[in-house]
Amino acid sequence: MNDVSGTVPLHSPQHVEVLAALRSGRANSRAALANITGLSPTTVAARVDALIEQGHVVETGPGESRGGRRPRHLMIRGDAGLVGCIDLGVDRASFGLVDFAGELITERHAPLDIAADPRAVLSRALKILLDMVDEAKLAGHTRLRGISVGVPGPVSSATSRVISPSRMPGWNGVSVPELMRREIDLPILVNNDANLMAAGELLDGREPIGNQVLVKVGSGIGCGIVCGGALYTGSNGWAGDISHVVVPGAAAVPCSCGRTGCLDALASGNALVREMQVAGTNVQSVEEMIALAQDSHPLATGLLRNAGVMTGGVLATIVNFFNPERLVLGGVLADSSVFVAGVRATLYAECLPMATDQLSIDVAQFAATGGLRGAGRIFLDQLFSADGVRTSA
Amino acid sequence: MNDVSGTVPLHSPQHVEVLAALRSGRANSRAALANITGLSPTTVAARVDALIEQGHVVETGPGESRGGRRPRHLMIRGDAGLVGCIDLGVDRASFGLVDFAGELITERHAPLDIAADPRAVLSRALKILLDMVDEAKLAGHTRLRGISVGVPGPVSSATSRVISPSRMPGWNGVSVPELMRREIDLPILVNNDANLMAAGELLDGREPIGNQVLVKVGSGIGCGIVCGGALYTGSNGWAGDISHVVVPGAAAVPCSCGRTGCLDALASGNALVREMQVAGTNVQSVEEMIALAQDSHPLATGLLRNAGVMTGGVLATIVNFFNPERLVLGGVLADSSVFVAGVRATLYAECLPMATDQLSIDVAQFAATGGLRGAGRIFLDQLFSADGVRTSA
DNA sequence: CGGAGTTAGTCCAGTATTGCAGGAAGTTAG
DNA sequence: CTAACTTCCTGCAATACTGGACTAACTCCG
Repeated sequence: MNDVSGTVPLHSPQHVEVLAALRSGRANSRAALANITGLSPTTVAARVDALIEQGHVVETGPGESRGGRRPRHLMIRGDAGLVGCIDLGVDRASFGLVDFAGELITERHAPLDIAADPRAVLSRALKILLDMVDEAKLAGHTRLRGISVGVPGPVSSATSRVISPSRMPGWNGVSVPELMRREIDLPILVNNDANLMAAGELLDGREPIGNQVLVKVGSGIGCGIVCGGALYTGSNGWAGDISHVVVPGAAAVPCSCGRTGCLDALASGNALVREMQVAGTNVQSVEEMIALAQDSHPLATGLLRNAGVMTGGVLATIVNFFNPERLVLGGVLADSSVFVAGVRATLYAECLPMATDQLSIDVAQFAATGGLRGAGRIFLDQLFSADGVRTSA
Repeated sequence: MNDVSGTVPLHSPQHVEVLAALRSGRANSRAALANITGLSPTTVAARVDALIEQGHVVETGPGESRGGRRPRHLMIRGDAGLVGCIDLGVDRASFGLVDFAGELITERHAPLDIAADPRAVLSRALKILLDMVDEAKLAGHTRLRGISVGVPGPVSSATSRVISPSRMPGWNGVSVPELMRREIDLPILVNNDANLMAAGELLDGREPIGNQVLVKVGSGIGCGIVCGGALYTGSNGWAGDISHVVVPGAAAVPCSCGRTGCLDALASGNALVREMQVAGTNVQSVEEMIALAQDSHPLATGLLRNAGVMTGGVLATIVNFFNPERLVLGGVLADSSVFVAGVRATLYAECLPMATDQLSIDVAQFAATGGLRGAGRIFLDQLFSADGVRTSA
């Protein structure tokens, strides 16, 4: 057939348009493509032929008739390559392989302490990922074309460097692409974990929704934004970083940022576990705590609800300001119904009815794989764009 | 020459591209147009010729040489029509005429109580506007092609109706276009006043900045958002409505929305004047109060500073969330340096350094005419777009 | 002042795109 | 089992767009 893109390849300027439409899932036949791109059927046919010729697209047999001739379904060729996805958490990491069609082929979860030396952490992560690739290859899959990494801290959109991350000691100024490329010659992308989760959870639907917010409450608190149907990362890359918003009227708990009363220091998973420990319980993780709350443990329930209320209080301002149509709660704490109820109650109490009556508040659907899916999606979005994957710096 | 667009006309699909580039001010010759549109010089030349033929564009003589042949400057024909702009405030209104080139030709300011019957208010506003048109016509200007109105309350983007406006008693559910079209047969646009001011202040620059926030603090508090270089109004039209965000730890002043401690009830011009009156002073307007503060009146100064601090506290969350590159303060209170200092101080104190060190915090440049300019701009943007001006219902 | 270098704009032949008129392959109704 | 209608896809001639060579107009420097 041929080789599908090397390191920084690009697709012919026009074909991107058709590819993007196909990838969006909103069109899967020549006719539908013509419809949503606005191009003429003739042009679409010509471009699709070229893409098939190049091996990017395949025809997958006839679809259902809608009262006339059956459409000949088209698909992105998934087996053209793999994207390695690494979602680094504070004390564990998730790994996945996404094929070129955007499907998550395999996943793996392993403990990994991010506080260790960045180089060692990335080295270890890369090894795990490459092991997965080896196994997948046995199953007939093709080459790894790039790696997309998520980290629990702010990432500069200009330099791809991690900046002032409160949960990643030793990582300030680190460039993940730079470090990883010392070990492997592939395009590498880094992003904040909440942004990846937003991409995975919110950009997935067939009919994409324009303005949405995803709040990830795990060890820390982060938030990813979708604006106008695309991931929004702000002017410098740290849009959505609400960790250090001061919570009105809360206790003056000291925060890693040097101030007191930050949302992260009060309502994050870490903060809650510490509170449980201070109170004398033997809780080691948020999961344990949520389990306790499900058994009506008074302290755990109270703390979780209160964390929901505090988070909801901050989100109220955001909902008023941003007027999204959908708010999604993700991360470990989203598994706690008490927490979710706290968020919902506070939002409905503190926002004007106007702002909430068209708003849907949901819980993330993909749980532990949302970040991986998002990592794959973002990489592929860039790969299948007019200028290909550029690993900055 | 010919007639430039009737009521709901559209320009030929392609020409919009060139027109938009010209209107943006970032290009004023064929060569520059080719540069920023990405079209070939040949195509641009052809389209410009067509536009000149149609009377939308004129050649305005040679420009400065940049080391080679001089460019032949191009301009949108301003005299092709006028847009009537009405910026309704709580107790006064501004009126302006903007020509098709986007220049504000005339302006007028008059007292007008918005609490009166909507129909009467609009009738009176229209009369003033038409008077201005008559005068302008004597000066050689052409026909009125539409009206763009700003109101101090939320406007639904779907229906163009004013919804739950706390400062506009009797206006809930009112459709300004509908009412005005009973008196005049022209396309009418309505928008929130802060959005218009944002359009006027932030979309004006030669080199447009992507993500900005304008906060208008006058009688009330509102905020307009520019995201990705375009005005952002959210999913329903009320993005930026921060009037009813609860201010942390402030007095429980009752608000028109039925709750207590809203930003609008504490830091708006109205709230401050009332505070001054409660304290026994004889202040009647924010302007008086600002004048007092400039003479170091302790209470006025203190209240203004505190209003700045409270506003800054809310904006801190927004800056963290939205990560804009620029924040602009407008409205009457932006004339008070104490207020501005309060906002600045609080932002720098409550945001992470990361979020503020690339942020510029400015004061609006157009003062009373920002809203009018924005009204004109938004109307023209729609008129010169692929689908023309649609006055929704 | 006159060539070298630059920038702006135009002419022209080749290519991409479109609109439209079919053809292909269905469904539905009688 | 036609006949009428839908929907999907493909020729073909007309049209729009492009890239590159060319002209025009100007600056700069020796």
